[in-house]
Amino acid sequence: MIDITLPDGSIRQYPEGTSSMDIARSISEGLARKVLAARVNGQVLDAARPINQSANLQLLTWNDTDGKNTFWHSSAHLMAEAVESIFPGVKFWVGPPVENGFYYDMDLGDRKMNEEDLAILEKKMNELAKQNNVYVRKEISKNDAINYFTEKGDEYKLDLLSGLTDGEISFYTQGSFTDLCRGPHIPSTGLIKAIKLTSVAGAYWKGDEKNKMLTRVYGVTFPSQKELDEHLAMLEEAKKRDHRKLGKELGIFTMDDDVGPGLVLWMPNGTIVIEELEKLAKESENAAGYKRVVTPHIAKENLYITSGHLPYYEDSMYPPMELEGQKYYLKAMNCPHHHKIFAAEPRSYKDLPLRLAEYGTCYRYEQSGELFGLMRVRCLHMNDAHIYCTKDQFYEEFRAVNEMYLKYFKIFGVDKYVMRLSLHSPEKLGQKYVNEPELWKETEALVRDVLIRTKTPFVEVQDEAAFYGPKIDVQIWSAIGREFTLATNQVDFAQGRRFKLEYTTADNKGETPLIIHRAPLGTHERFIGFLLEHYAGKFPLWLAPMQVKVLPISDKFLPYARSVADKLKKADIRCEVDDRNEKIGKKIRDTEMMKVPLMLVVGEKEMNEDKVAVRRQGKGDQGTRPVDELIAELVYEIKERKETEA
RNA sequence: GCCACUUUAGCUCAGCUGGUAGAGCAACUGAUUUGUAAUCAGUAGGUCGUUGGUUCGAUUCCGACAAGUGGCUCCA
Repeated sequence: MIDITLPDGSIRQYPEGTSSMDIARSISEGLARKVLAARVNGQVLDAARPINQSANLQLLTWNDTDGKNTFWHSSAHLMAEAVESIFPGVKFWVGPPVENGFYYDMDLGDRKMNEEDLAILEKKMNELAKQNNVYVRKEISKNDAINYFTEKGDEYKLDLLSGLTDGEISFYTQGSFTDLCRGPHIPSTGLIKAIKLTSVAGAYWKGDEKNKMLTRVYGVTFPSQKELDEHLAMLEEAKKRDHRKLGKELGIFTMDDDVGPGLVLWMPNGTIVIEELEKLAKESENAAGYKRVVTPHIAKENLYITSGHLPYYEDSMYPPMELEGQKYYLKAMNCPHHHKIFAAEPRSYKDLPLRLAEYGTCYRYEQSGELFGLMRVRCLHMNDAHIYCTKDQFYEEFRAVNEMYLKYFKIFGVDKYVMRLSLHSPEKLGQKYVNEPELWKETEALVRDVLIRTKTPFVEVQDEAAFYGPKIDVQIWSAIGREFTLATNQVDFAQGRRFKLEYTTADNKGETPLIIHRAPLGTHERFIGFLLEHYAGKFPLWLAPMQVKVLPISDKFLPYARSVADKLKKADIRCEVDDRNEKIGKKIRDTEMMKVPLMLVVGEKEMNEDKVAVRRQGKGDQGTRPVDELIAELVYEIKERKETEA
C-alpha cells in the first residue's frame, strides 16, 4: 500500500500502481468526471498514470491553470488529427497551450489554409471529439522514434528528437493521430465540448525570420458551450474598449492614407489629453530637478555614426535626405542631441547630475506589419530625458527615476505591471551589443542592486538590453489584456565615451559620466492608447477633453446656461453649452456617449436659485448644487488629479 | 518585411449565382420649447480603397498596389 497525501493534508491509502483517476473515482464520480490531469509530487501527469510510491497528489480540473493548459494542449492534438484527415501529408512542429487557448504550427507543403478551412476543421474536430477517443501514452526508444519519423519523412519531429535523450521519449495517440509528445493529456477527447478555431497565421519555424514560415492555427476550447459563449461575449466587450474604436468615437486621433501609415493626426480632444500629460510631466520633472531642452527633428549622418546608432538602427530609421552633399536623418531618438548639449559647455562634477528632458518627436520606420493603432506608430512623442551622473550618484538617480514611475502609476491607477531587468547576451557582444564585457557586468550589477535595495519586484530576461547598456522595461496590461512595454529606464555606459563626454572631477581629472535614458510615460501615443483602454474612454475629470457640459432644459434657459458656462470657464474648466434644439433626454444621452464626466442640467428651478442639477457620467442624477460651491469642488478635484470623483 | 483576412455614404452595416447601390444613426432644413440615456417630418449625401484585366456589361470574377485587422519577426 502507498500513502497519498491530498492538498487538504489528509492521507489515504491505496494499492501500489493506483492511478490518479482511480483515486478520484474513490473520492467521487463527479470529481472523476472533471479530472483532466494530476500533479504528483509537483509533476503534472496523465490521470491514467499509475502511482507506484507514496506521493502528494493534486487532482487538476478546469479550474487549475495546469488543468486548463492540459485541456488546451490536448485540444491542439485533436486539431492536428482533424488537420491530418483533411490535409494528408501535413507535418507538425509544436502545439502548446497559450494564454487563451492553443495553437499548432504545421507545414502544409504547397497547400494553403484559409479561414474557410477553419470552419471545416472545426466541424471535423467536433466529430472526433464525439468519438471520445482516449489519449494513449506509449514510451518509446529514441531509435524507434527516429525510425518512425524518418519513414514519415518528418524533419520537424526529427529535429525535436535530436534534443531529447533516450528513455524520456513518449508518443501519444488518440484516434488515428500519433504525435511525439511529453504530455500530459486529458483522459479522452469527449471532454472537449466546445471548439472555436480563431485564426490562421504564419509563424517562422523556431521564431527565426530566416527560417521557413509555417502555418499556425489558433483555437480555443471549453468543457461546455456556455463557457465558449461567455468567452466570445467577453471578446465582444473588449472590442468596445479598443483604443482605436474609442479614439475615433471620442475625436482623440485619426490617421489618413494621404499622410501615411503610422502617422497620427491628433485632433483637438486628443491634444488636450497630450497637454494635460505634459503638464503633469513638467510639474514632476521640475520638482525632481530636470531641465527642459528642445532639439531639431533632423541631424547629420555623422551624429548617428558617433552615437553608434547607425549600425544597429539604420533599418528602423527613415532613409536619409541629401542636402549640400550631406546626409540628414530624421531623428529616431533624442539622446545624441542631448549629448551634444552636455558637450556644449565644460562640465564639472558640481554640475552633476545634469538632467535634460524633452518631449521630442521621433520618427521610426517601423516595419509595416508592426504598426498597430496608437500602440505602434512611426512618429512618436517621447517623454524623454537623459541624466548625466557620476557612478556614486547612480544609485540615487536610478532610484528617483523608479519612484517617478510609481508615482505616475498611482495617479493613473495602474496596479498591474512588471519591472523587467533586460540584460545582454554575451554571445552577441560585438553584434547586437557593444563589445565591453566588463562594463556590461558592472552596469548590470548596478541596476540589479537598485532594484534589490529598493525592494522593487522584478524579473530578469536575457538578450533584451539596449545596444549601449542594460535597461528596465516596464510591462503593463491594458484593461482588455493587451501587454506591452510602456516605460523604459536604461543605463548607458557606451555613448558617453563615444561622444567623449567629460566632467572635471574634484581632483581635476576628466571623467566620463554614466548616462540614464528614461521615459516613464513611454510615448504619448502608446500611453494615451493605454489610457483609452484603461479608462474605457471615461477619462478622469482632470484629463477629460470636455470636462463639463451644461444642458439647458429648453431654449428659454440658454442665457442662464451660458452664464454658468462662463463661470466654469473663468475657473479654467473646459465646458460647453449644449444649445441644440433637442429634448433633455437626447442631450443627456449624447453627452453620456461622449463620456463627458459632468453634466449640469439647468431649467426653471435651477435658474431661480442660482443652482445646477449635477449629473455624473455613468452615475446619474447627483442632486442640485449651488454653482460656486460646485466649481470650488471641481477645481480641487482637477488640481489633485483625482482618479474618480470625491 | 512574412502568412491569412478585410476594404460599400461621416459612423455601423445590407446588397442571392455579374445588369452602374440601400437601411439606421450622424449632417442640413422645418415644426416642436421640451425635467435626467434617442420628438416628428423633409432634404442632401456614394466614379462601392486605387489600378489593370476578363466580359456586351464589374461593387460583384481574376491580378497588382495601398491601407487596415489577426498572428510571426521586431519594438517605446
